[in-house]
Amino acid sequence: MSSSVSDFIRNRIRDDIENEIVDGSIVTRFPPEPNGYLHIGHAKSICLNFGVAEEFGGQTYLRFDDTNPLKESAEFVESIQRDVRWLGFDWGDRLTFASDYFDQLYGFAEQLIEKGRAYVCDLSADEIRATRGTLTEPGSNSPYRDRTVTENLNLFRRMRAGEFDEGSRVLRAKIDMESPNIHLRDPVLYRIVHAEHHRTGEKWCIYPMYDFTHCICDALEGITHSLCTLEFEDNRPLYDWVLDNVSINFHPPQIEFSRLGLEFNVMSKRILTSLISDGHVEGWDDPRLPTISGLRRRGVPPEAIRDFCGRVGVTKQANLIETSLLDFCVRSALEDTSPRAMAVIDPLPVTVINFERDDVTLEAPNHPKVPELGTRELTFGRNLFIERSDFRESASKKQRKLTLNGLARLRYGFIVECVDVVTDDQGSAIELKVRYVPESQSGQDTSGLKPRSTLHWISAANAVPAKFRLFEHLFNVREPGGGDLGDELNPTSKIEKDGLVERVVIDDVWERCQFERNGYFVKDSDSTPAEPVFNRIVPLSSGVR
RNA sequence: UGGGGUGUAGCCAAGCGGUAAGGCAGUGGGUUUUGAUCCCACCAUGCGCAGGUUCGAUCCCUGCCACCCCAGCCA
Repeated sequence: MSSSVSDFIRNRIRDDIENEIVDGSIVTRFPPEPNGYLHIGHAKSICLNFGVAEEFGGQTYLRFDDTNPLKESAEFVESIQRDVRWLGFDWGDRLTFASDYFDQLYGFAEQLIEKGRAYVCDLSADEIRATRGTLTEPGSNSPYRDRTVTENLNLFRRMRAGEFDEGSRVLRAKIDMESPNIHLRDPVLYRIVHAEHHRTGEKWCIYPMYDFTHCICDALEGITHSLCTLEFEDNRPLYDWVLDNVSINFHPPQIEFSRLGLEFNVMSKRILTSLISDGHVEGWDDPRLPTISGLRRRGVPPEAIRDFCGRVGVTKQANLIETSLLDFCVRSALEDTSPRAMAVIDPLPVTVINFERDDVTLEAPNHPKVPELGTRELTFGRNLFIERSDFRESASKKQRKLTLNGLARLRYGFIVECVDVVTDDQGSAIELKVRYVPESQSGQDTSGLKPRSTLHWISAANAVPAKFRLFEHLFNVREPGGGDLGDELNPTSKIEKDGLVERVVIDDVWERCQFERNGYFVKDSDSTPAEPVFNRIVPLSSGVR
């Protein structure tokens, strides 16, 4: 039952089980607000909550924290469920909504009023702010703080009945306006919002605040470990206060961990939303975004994200993870599972002058180490293409290029010698004339030649035109969001190139594959059989070509 | 400045009184018809700084310093 992973939260849970603080069956929850799409930061929390429950034989709720009808929608509820499922987690029948508990929550609020622990306050939002004090100065009591229980109950019921305008009154906890913890300075518990809620419709016009709702929902669901991010540390005394002052005989501990930082990326919902609305990216699923839907469209497999979340660990330290770690996880998830093929991006025509036919078939393995992935046929012929960047009229020995009068192996094909280069007016190569070495066929090479470079290539007869989208970091600063977004964006974050790909890649159902020497690719959702479009998921390591 | 947190290598992260795990990145080498993969080796006399306690401190004590979070009727 114990896991190989260890962090302060898992250690705490292990202790709680051993000391019978929980009875051996733990319960966690992933509680997103349905006001946007999930990103890789949420994945960290999902992997933690679901992972910990799996490891210790417990269960996890997917609970939507839908207490603010102004920002939330069914669209987000849908997308979040799809993303959690895609990541590989199952909440079974434990799908809940904070709005499921609105009646009970209301009851607990009346309880607080009856105990003299909450009051209806007529101050405006501005007045509340003004009397809250500052970081260094205490706040002052609301003139409505000492209303009688009867008056409070009456006013609160009328708030619920819709008798008052938005902003005219709120329900506040009566705690301590001089507390050094600002969250304890008579926090608002309920506010009036005359808006339709995506699940409860027009039933309510008062909505509970996060601090009142979250702890009660946790308690009602029997959450044994309420895990959240660091910025809620100051809210914990309020979490505890509410549960201590309401009649619930279950009190989950809130445990905080640091949120994920990923260099060259933003997780802020506000910034993500503006990137989309300002047209800097094409939507929530833009492959450059760290959203789950963006990563999915990019071609990143869910196992890679889970692996990544496991490797970054869980602590209370602020962190900014290097993208090389994510890239590593993506490659290692893809390495053994992805069939290989050849794609020539930015093709340079090559004519094999000592070869007349156009239809010779060669066989190539789909993976150098995994024979179960099968083989495929390559066509060799007089008319071929290699990648423009693989040719240089002259190059040093270190550069693995085909040079004029030089040799190169065409992978799984023949060795060729470049005998002539046709150039345009500017002097750049537009065609290569090569001579192939007949006895150098891959697998039965008796030529004795050892060219230092092996090139990927494609024959005209086997080539299908395709578009290739190559991505770089969306931002050119490690920690964006500090200044003007426009200045921080990388202008070349998305580059689309034309090229050629083996027909088998179009015909077959290979979901993702490695284009040898180019990286791992996936068909984009824009792709059609007539106009194939590939996203580069990640380049191969070392990269410099 | 009040309160709450955090400081171990370039980035993460174990260790919590007995002499610094691991991963990523990097470097060197081996294998290789992908400059890929794989394999091997190297990579902190040092744990924010300064004192103190102790036979012994990254771990305990004191004092500093740095960084993050909090003043929504958002979550």
